[in-house]
Amino acid sequence: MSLRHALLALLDAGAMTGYELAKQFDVSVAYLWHAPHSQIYPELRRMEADGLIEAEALPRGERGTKRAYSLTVAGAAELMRWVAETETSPPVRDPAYLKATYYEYGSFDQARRQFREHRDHHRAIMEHWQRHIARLQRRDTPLLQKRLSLAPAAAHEAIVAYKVHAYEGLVERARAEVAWAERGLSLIDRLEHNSAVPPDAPATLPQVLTGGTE
Amino acid sequence: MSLRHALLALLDAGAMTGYELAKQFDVSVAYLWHAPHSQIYPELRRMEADGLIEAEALPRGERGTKRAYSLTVAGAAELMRWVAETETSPPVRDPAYLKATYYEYGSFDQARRQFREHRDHHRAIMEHWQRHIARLQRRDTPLLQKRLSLAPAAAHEAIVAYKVHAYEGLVERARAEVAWAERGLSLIDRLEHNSAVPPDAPATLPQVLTGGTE
DNA sequence: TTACTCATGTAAGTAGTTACATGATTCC
DNA sequence: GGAATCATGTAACTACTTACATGAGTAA
Repeated sequence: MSLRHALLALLDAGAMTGYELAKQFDVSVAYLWHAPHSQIYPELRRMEADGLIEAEALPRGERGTKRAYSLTVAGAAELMRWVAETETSPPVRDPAYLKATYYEYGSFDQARRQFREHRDHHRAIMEHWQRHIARLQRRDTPLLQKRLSLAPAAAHEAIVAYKVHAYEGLVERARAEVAWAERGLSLIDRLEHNSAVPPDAPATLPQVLTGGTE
Repeated sequence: MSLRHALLALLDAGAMTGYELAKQFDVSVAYLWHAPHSQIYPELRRMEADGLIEAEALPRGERGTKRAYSLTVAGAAELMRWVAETETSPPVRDPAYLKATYYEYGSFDQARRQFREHRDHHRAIMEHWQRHIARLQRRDTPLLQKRLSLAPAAAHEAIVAYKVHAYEGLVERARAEVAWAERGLSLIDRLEHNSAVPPDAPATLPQVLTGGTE
């Protein structure tokens, strides 16, 4: 249930509406924890019901109201409890690697296309994270500044360092994915070179299709 | 919906019962795609309803029956369609990295404990994968042997190479996780050295807890 | 006879996805 | 007047988790 804790952490930087929280998920937390607004609004209601946050109704325009949420003491305690608790790794479930295990049912060209997309995707998010790290080190994201302004000066180094360390880990991970995809592309070149199979034909077919029945 | 495709791929190696499929998830596919039997049985029923697999009722003991599933032509086609289709990366959702971003709400000791567990976990699964790679290279897992016996000799190299490549990628990934955790441990040593905060006290508290209101 | 493995499920709940829906405000 | 953005939801669905449940066969 990390969505809940991501929201608690965001709210410690200051009261926010559901909309603003959803925005933060798109900019700062994005690529680290994804959540659409359709998941955020009901979760905020549940958290309010559980006493972890409280809402203040603010006017918007002439008629409308918006609800700004802030942490309660119970919410702050829950945040600290979560941070202290050791995280058990979720079970592995990786669609790209699973599929890569069965590329023999596809052609060289198809496998190549997938490795290229994998490489490009991870390159792109790696650059995103690197830019984020640079901003964190310059301490110039709005959220980080708010957080630092509320924390004792003695804690500033740790606050920044933990975030930089996490994003650096993600960059390393993305780098590993890019390298994996590139090794995959070389592998295909090698296999293709040793093979009489044309580049657009599968290496093998599922058993039921080889009987020549129909 | 990769569970479905993992099952299709397993069934191409030969007809299996739900129980045997669940076992395969625990040995060969495990640590690559996790699925409990409570998810497998109903999925098999749905796949049968969709015409991707068909069941043969076999006697077991005096009274009971078991159902051995095998691929239909439609199932084989679906397997090939899935392999050809490019996989879009699932949105990032990593509880360990998310939490690592907020370690300032915990003590040095707590952060250290988490990095140690992270390192130990990934070391363990790395060794598991490495053993699996060795078995694949020796071509001595039952599933691989069955698969090779059904495929043309020209495809054998690719079948083994794709699997080895996928598991090698997972090993590299685990290695990156271990390195990340170890850098995390050094970071904590460094922060602790520069800090007056005792090792069992949080670096900072959520805002609502600092007012002195209790 | 006890324990283990084989074998197959259900049921209740949580988390996340995708799509639909509505209306206000602000800027051009 | 129209488009973008602010703002807040619901509804239906799929995927996955955790726990409960049952019974048969087999080897010590």
